Amino acid sequence: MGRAPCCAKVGLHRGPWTAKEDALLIQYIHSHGEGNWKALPKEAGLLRCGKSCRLRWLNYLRPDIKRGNITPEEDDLIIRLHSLLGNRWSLIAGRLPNRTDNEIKNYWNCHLSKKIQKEALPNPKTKPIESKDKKKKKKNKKTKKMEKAEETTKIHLPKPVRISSSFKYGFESLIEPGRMGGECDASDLLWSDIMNFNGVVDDHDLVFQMSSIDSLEANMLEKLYDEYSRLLFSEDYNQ
DNA sequence: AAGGGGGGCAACCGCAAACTG
DNA sequence: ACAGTTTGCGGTTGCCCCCCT
Repeated sequence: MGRAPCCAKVGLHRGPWTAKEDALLIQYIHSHGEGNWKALPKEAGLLRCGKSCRLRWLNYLRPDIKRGNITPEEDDLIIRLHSLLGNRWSLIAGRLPNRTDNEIKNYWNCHLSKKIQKEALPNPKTKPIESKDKKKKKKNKKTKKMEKAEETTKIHLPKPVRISSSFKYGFESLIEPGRMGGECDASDLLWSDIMNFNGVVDDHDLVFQMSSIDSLEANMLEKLYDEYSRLLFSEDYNQ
């Protein structure tokens, strides 16, 4: 026996969303706001589970989402952030305004991981994910020798950790309250504070991993983020 | 023209953190 | 403090479409 499903699936719609379902979800969220995903489907008249509604809203229906056309600057930033953070898609997405973690994850798996492999950059933190379907398709082409070579080079990642919403929406949450407000702008704190933070953490904690990054790389990334922000919000870029 | 293979991406799954009573 | 519930996340699946042979 497996674990019980997150919601009663009997009678619930699955698969692609219809325009009507989208309209119902948008209408409900416009009048009631986000949240309470568990109760939302029932109240909105949707035959979907709450998780499905949340995902649809966050990854597709939200009005401020930027979709497709990932710029070379974003591309570069994703690669650099990934080399530093690994598969923390929500964290990476948090540094790319209006992009969703799902889009970045898909973009990485489809484009960037291959690009990186092609360029033979050292130390990619993960190998690209392949579906069973695709694995099946490709398996026939592989020789046993190749499979053995892959096995020996398998990379094991530390288990991803959950980042709380306060952390996700601003690293300033890690900083003592006195530093916020009048004398110090939150935007000044971002990368430098992340890199200097030394919280009480365990082996698998993201912050621990961040604090272990050497200062050279930290400075590089801080500069990178700074440059990217300037570029993104400059008039030229927005034209 | 047909069909097999691969790319792209929306959506689902299961785990675990965060929240609540 | 603890158990149950909700939410957020990364991994994975599978469908659709296009391209190549």
